Amino acid sequence: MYQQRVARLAIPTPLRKTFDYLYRGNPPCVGGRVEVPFGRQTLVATVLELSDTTSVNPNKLKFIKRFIDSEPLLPSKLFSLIKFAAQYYQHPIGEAFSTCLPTLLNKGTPASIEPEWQWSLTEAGREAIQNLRKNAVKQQHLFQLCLDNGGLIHEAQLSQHDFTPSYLKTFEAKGWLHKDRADTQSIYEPQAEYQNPVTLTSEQNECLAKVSPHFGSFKGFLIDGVTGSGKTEVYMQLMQQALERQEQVLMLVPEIGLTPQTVRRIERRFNVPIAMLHSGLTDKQRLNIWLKARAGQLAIVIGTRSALFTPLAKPGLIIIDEEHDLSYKQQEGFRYSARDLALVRAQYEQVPIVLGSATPSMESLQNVQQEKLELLRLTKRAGDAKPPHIKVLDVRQRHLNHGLSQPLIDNMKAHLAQGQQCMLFLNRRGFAPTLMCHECGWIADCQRCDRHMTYHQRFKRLHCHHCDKQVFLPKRCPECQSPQLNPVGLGTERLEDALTQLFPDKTIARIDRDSTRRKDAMQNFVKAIKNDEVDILIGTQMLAKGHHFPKLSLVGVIDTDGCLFSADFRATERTAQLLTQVAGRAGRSKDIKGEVVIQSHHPDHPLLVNLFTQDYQTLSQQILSEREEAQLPPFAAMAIFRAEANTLELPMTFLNDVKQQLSQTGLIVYGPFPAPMPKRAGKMRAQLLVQHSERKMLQRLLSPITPHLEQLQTARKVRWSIDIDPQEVF
DNA sequence: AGCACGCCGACT
DNA sequence: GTCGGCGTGCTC
Repeated sequence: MYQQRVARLAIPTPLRKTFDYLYRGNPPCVGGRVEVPFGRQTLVATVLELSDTTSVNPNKLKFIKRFIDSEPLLPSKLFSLIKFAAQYYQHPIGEAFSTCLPTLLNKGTPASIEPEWQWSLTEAGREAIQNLRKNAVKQQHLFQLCLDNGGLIHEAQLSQHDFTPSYLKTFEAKGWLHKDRADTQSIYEPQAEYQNPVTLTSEQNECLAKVSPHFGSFKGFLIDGVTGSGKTEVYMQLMQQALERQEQVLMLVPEIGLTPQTVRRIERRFNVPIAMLHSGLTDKQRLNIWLKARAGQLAIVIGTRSALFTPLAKPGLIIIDEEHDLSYKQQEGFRYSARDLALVRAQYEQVPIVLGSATPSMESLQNVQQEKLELLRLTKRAGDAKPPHIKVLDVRQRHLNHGLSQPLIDNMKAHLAQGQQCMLFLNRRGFAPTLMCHECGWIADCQRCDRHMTYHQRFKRLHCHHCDKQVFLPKRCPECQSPQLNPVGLGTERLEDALTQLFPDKTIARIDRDSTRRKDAMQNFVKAIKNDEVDILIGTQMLAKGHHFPKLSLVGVIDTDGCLFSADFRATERTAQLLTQVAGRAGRSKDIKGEVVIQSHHPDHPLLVNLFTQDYQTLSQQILSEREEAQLPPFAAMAIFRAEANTLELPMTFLNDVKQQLSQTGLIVYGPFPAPMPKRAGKMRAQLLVQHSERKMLQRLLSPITPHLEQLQTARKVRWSIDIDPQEVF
């Protein structure tokens, strides 16, 4: 130990430790950023603490180059949350900070709000562009863009269309364009329709009565509300209360693109500054939202997983919608669960937190059992809508027309004849899951993964859904040169073709990741469905949640059998959630009785039987007690060490070394095993499973070990990571 | 992760 | 003779 005044820093590097630096004169601000020399590069780091002692020989210490912030970047509770998260998830602290901060702050940009600009067409401009020269293509493009955009162009749009602000100067000078600040319009949406007063159901009122007394202190709630029971209305009422207390609301949603309706409703309801953090924002917009939220200039912030780390000057309420959703867990790098950390944040901030779902996760239900969350139920559909009638259709020995049984087709005809819409759920995009040679049995496999390639007829390609590799369709079998290559199995494209044949006079919309790739495509589909321009919808799980289509009265699940037999212990929970969510799409209006038909070759499978003779609630209690009996999460804490390299041997030896390190700890260790799909994107993968009956102990026993692992010789030859509370275990 | 150093092979 | 391949080692 050396006596030396140092600043202890979090440096964005995968090393699981902090770094001490010297400074001249006044110390840097704790929680602020500094610029430091690190190896041969210069990096932006965060000051974690100041210290009078260091374990590093002072002649090895370097000086901080520059102080960036003169005050802490993060409110202290958020600062603590990130430190806690780095520890809990055993992730390098520097990387944890850099994943929690907006990109520009990691680059050292000052933490001050920069105006964003927009250019609007003037009267003179509108006249002038009538007479643009025909060969002035770039100008025509620019002004067309303005016109399409309601007469203005935002700074953020310039670069994506290859314009620069200096290019626009010419037209400013001519008086065609007028430049002014854009942020007021882009973030502060004016109130469009105020829907109050709303009549609430008695259940909704009870919910409010339970939560309201807890404003200003920590308390966790789980709203278990069936589809259509009005969870969003409860959220909005609670938001209203937080806003009346002059406090900010943070709301997390699974994927903004998939829940635009919820978000739009909230925007319309409140006449306050709202920000939505979505993937389409520029770095600058993101930073501005972050800074405004920190300054208390935003009342409501809505976003996906990473929005959890938005600083708030005066937080009042946290809402996690669809809390069971997988996307709250980051699946690479800093593998945090935004839902779990949100509970910690609410505790730190002393605010109430509301988790909501129609199909709550086992983790949250166990928290209810342990009284860490209070359960609130919404069992009745709002507006008198009846729950759909669900039946499992035995398709064994039935002729299937491209996956469709005759009873399902007849059922569709009946609903369509009444002017209703049908939805077919098939969780497999593309035309067919694979392509096979009719003569020699060759199958189109991915070279880099242990999987078949999916045949996409529309793109005339084979596509690996695991590593994204795409190849043109072979004309002949590479093994025997036969031209007879046949698609095998059923995907959404093929289903669409089959339905076009079966229902030639009906409009069909296929909604999957391929058909919604273009910007606004999803929104256009939703609009068309609501305007009754679509009769039959084909969808993957994208269509499972959130959407409310009043004229949709029949949901057909084409093929569940794949979901019923998976090795992952969470498969039952996942399938139950997915089927319940899908079923919830049917019959959300009061006049039409919804119907759900599930085709299965295993109609006696206990999951199907239980799910539809009882309901999700009963089934989830069964799953929970099975987990308890088997001592599986959430009744045990789990961690997975994953490693990958070019050969399977390297990850296996590394994980064996890890196992050795863990041997005296009392942790239960399984493996190492090759991953369930060992080869992916050309890498061979293996994993080691670690378990303990108590979360706290798992963390306590693991954290002294992990910093040593990166010193291991074998660690240097693999890419490895720790996944605490893994969601996909297999 | 970067980044540099270092020691072998195929180019002008 | 040099450009560059990626194995190895280090970062206060």
